[in-house]
Amino acid sequence: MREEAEKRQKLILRAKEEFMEKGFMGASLRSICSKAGVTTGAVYFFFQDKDALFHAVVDGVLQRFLTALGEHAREEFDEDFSTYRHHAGDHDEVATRMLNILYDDYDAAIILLTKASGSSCEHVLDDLIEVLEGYYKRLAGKYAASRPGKRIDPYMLHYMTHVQVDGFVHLLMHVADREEALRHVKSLMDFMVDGWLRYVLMDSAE
Amino acid sequence: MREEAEKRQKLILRAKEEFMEKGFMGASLRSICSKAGVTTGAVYFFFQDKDALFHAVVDGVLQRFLTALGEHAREEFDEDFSTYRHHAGDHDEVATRMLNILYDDYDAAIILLTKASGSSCEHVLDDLIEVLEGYYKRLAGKYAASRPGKRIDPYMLHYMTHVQVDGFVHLLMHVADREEALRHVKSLMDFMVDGWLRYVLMDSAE
Amino acid sequence: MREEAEKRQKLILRAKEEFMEKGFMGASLRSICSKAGVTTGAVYFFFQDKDALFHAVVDGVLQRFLTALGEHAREEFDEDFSTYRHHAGDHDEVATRMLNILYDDYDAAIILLTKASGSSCEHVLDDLIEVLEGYYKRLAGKYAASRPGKRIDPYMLHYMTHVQVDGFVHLLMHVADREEALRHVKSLMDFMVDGWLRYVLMDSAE
Amino acid sequence: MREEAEKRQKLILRAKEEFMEKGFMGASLRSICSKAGVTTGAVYFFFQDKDALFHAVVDGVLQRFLTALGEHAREEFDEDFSTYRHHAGDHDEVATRMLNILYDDYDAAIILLTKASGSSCEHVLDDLIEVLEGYYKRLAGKYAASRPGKRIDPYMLHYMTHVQVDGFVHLLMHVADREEALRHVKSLMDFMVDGWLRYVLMDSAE
DNA sequence: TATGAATGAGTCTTCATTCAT
DNA sequence: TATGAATGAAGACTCATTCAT
Repeated sequence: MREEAEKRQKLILRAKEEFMEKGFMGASLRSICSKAGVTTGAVYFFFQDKDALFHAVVDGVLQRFLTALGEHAREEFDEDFSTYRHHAGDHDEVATRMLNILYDDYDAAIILLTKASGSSCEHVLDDLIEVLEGYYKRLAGKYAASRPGKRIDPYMLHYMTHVQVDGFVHLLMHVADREEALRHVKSLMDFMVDGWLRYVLMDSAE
Repeated sequence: MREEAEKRQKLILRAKEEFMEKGFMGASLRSICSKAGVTTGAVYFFFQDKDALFHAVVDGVLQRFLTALGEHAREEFDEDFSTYRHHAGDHDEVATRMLNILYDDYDAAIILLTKASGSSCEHVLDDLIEVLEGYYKRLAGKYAASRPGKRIDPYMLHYMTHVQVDGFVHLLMHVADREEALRHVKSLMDFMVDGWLRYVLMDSAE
Repeated sequence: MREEAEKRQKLILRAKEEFMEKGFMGASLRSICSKAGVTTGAVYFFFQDKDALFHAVVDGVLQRFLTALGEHAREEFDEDFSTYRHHAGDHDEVATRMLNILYDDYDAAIILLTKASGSSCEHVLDDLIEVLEGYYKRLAGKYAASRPGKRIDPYMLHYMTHVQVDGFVHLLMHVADREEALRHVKSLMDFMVDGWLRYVLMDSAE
Repeated sequence: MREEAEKRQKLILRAKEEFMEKGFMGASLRSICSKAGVTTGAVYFFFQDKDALFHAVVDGVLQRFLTALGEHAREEFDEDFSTYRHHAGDHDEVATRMLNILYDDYDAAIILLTKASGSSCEHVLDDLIEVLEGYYKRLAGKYAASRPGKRIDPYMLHYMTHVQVDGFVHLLMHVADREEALRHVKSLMDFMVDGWLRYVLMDSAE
C-alpha cells in the first residue's frame, strides 16, 4: 500500500538502466528482473510485454514533450507575419522550455530518442519530424504569402525540420550538463532560423 | 574456385538484403544462408563471424569514402586562408565526389550509416565526426589566426561537423535518386558554410 | 453475500465460454478472470483449482444425466425378458429424456463430453461406457438366458455400448437444434437395437 | 552417413512415446529432447516446429491410409448397383486392408486419430468423414436411383459415415492385437451395412 | 572445400498457483 | 471476503557458433 508498487518502480528503474546500456533490442528481461530482484513472471504482472515496459520508462517525457510542443505550435501560429521580423533570441524561450523537459528525465529522453530501435517507439523521431514538418509547412506558407518574391524549397523544409529536431538530440547526447546545454541552445536556434530564412524561404529567382 | 567466390558473393548479396531490412542485430545468419542457398557452416568458412560478414558488405564504401576524405583534407589544408574568401559553391565539388561514392553502393552506404547498431561499426558515424572534427579544428585555427577578432566556439565546431555528416546521411535516406540528391547538395553546403562562418568562427566580443 | 454468489456465477459463465472455445488444457485462468472482471486470486477463493472450476461448469449435467441413467437402469432391469419382444420405438422415451438433459445445458454437455481432455473428467465417456457396459452385460445375460441358442459377443457388447453413447454425442455436436435432434433419435435407437439383437446376441452356431 | 540421421530417428521415436502418453498439447519438446539425448535446439534443425515433429510421427500412416482409401473408392464406384445385392462379408477385404495399414504403425495411428488435439491434424477425423461422406452421398444416390421407393436420410448418411470411421478407431483403441481386431471387423462391417440399407436408404413412405 | 549436424545458452512469454493483507 | 502482487517453472522457439568429416 504505502510502498505502492515498489517493485514496479524498481523494475522501471532497472529497465531504464538496461535500455540505456544495451538499447531496446539488446536489453534482456531476465537481466532486468534479476537486477530488480524480481522473478521473470513479475514483469508480466505489471506490464503487458517488453514493449510496454519500454513505454513505462519513456512515456513520461514523450507526453510532456508532445504537450509542450502542441501548446507552442498553437501560440506561434497566431502571430502576424506581415509585420514579423526575426530577432536573434526570438525562439530561445520555447527551446529552453522543450530542452528542460528533456533534461528533467535525462536518461529516459536519451533512451526514447536513441535506443528505441526494435520497440514500437523506433520511429518517434521520424514521426515527430513529420508532424512538425506539416506544421512548419503551413507556417512557411503564411510567411511566404506575406513576402512577395519568396518561395519554399520542399526538400530544405523537410531537412530544416530534421536539423531542428536533431539539434536537440545532439545537445542532449553531447552535453550532459543542463546549464551548459541551455547556453548553447541560443546559437543553435539562431543557426536554424538563418537556415529557414535563407534556404527554406528562398528567393523566387532561381 | 570460381564457385567459391560465387558463394561468397551470393552470401554478401543476401546479407546486404537482410541487414537492410532488419539491421545488424535483427538479421539472422540462418535466414541469410537459406536465402543464399548455402549451409550455415559456410558463413564461418568465408567469414570469421557475423560481424565480419557485415564488414564484407560495408567495407567497400567505407574505405572509398575514407580515402576520398583523406585526399580532400590534404588539399584543403594547403590553401592559404589569409587571402581566402568563401564563395557559394566552393565546396560543391568535394561534396559531389563524396556523395557519388555513397550512391555508388547505395544499400551498403545506408546499412553502414544507419543499420550498424550492434556491430563493430555502430560508431562509424561518431568516429567519422571525431576525425573530421580534429581536422576542422586545425583548419578553423588556421583560419581564425588569419582573422583577428575571430574565435572558435568548440561546441558549435563539434555540432557543425555533426551537421555536415548528418546532412549527407539525410540526403541518402530521403532522396533515393542520385541526380536529385546532387541537386540539393548545393543548398546544403551553403547552409553549412554559413553556419561555419557565423557560429563556429564567432566574433571575439561575446 | 449476494455479490459473492454473483461473482462465482460470472466466473462459471466465463469459464464455460473459455472451455468451450479452447478446451480444458487450452483455457487460461487469467483470461477467464479478466473476462469475468475478477482477480486471479478469486478463482482460488471460490474453487480449489482449475479442475474444480471445470467441475463447477460441468457437474450439473453430469449428475442429472447419471441420475436419470440410474433410474432407467433400475426400471428396465425389472422387465420380464422371457416374454419381451422388441418393437421399434420402445426406447424412444428414455432416449428423449436423456437427450433433453443434455440439451438443457447444451454448452456444458458439449464441454463435458468433448473438451475435458486434461481435466479429471477426461475419461467420463469411457467411465460412462464402462458402467453402462456392466449393466448391459447383466441385461444381455438375462435376455440370453431366456433365449436358448443365443450367446453374447463380448467385443460387440462393448462396442455397441460405445456406439450408443457416441450416438448421443454425435447428435449433440452435429445437431444444435433440440427438436431436430429429437426427431433423429428414433432412427438412432432403432439402429442400435438392431445392432444389439443381431450382433451382440448372436446365434450360438458360430 | 551410415547412421543417417540417427538422432532424427531417435527424436521421432521419443516424440511418438511422448505424444502417445500426453497428447500433442501436453507433450513437451524439452522432455522429448532429453529422452532422445539431444539438446532442444536440435529439434529445430530437423523439424520446423512442434507441429512438424508431430507430422513426422504421423504422416506415414496418414498417407498410406489416404492412398488406400482413394484406390478403394475408385473401385467401388464402378460397381453396377442395379444388380447389386449385399452379402455378408462383401466389405471385409477392404476393411482388412485399411485396418492392416493402421496396425502396421499402431502407435502412430492411435496418436493421429486420438492425440492430435492442438496440432494441425486435430481435425483429420472430421476431414476424413467429410470426404467419405461426399463419396458415400454419390454412391447412395446411384444406389437409390436403381431402387425405386428408396430415399436417403441426410443425417443418417452423415452419422453412418461417422460410425464407420469411428468403428475403426474403436477397434484400434480397444483391441491391441491385430489378429483379434481382424476377427471382429467382419461383425463391424455387417452391422454398418445393415445400418446403411435400413436407415440411410429408407423407404420413401415416411 | 564446405557441409550438416548439433550445441547450449538465450529469447520472450504464459501458466496455474500462493499468500500476506 | 477477496485482492493484487509475486512466484518459479515451464512453454516453444531462435541464435550465433562449432566441428567432425
